[in-house]
Amino acid sequence: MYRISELAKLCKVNKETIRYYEKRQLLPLPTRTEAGYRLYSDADAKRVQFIKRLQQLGFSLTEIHQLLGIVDQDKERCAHMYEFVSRKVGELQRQIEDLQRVVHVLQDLQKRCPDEKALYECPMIESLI
Amino acid sequence: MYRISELAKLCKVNKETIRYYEKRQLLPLPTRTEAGYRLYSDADAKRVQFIKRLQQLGFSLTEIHQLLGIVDQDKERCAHMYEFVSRKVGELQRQIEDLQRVVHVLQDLQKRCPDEKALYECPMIESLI
DNA sequence: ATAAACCTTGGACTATAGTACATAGTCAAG
DNA sequence: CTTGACTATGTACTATAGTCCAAGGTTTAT
Repeated sequence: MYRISELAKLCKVNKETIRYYEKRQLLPLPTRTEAGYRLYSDADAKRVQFIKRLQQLGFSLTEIHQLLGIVDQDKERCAHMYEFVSRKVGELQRQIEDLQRVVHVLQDLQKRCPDEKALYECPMIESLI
Repeated sequence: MYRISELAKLCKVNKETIRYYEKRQLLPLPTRTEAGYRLYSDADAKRVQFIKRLQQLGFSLTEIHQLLGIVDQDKERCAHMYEFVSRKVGELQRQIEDLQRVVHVLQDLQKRCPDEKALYECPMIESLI
């Protein structure tokens, strides 16, 4: 079992972040020592890492809470899962297409960079709006 | 020429947002009437739309300011453009790959949704961390 | 000429996701 | 038995990107 600072170090987050996740119900209420110190397990460490990874991937904490319904085998959250996942997949596919277009525009821009004049003539606005 | 509310309506943003963009130097200082009312042109409208589009695509206002250096033919901002664009292209390519992986994981999840047991067994954590 | 609808500024407030701080209690080492 | 390192709680503060409001000036229509 870990105390809050150990867990924080293990997961490379701030210990306040751990408490914040607890308040946001992303982490279950931890067991406590007699003095009231929080105690965490490897499962908690894995969970925090999962949360951080999902965040990197662009999920909000609210969305992560929804997805954790699966890990927690929570009927309530799982009931709306299909709907949630379908919506998110659609969003992501649109986002991927957008980002691919941006990459092309930026690569064009990058080629023009050595020459100031070419750069000023970059049709960036037209190609993005 | 448009007054602030007209520009806001045209661009589907709040008029406070226009003033906020001015403060952030995303919009040039507008000409004013004798009474001090801001006056905008079609070029300003296009610029606001460009900003909103870049935002949708995941650029921060700071990044948008950098990119607008091209539109403004600003030597200062253009001098660091190649570096900026290269970094951003790299980031976006990594992000696209990540998002593609997330789509696959979510599509697997989506297939499992009709069956509660299958859902609970979804190896989401393992496939994302 | 006066009300409605507009504009100005500055400052306060919102959400998200933390981060910091003050105050107080706990615990191990010297 | 006290100092240092830890923990607890609650509140305030940070950044980003706005959004709203109050107090006052301007323009437009009746």
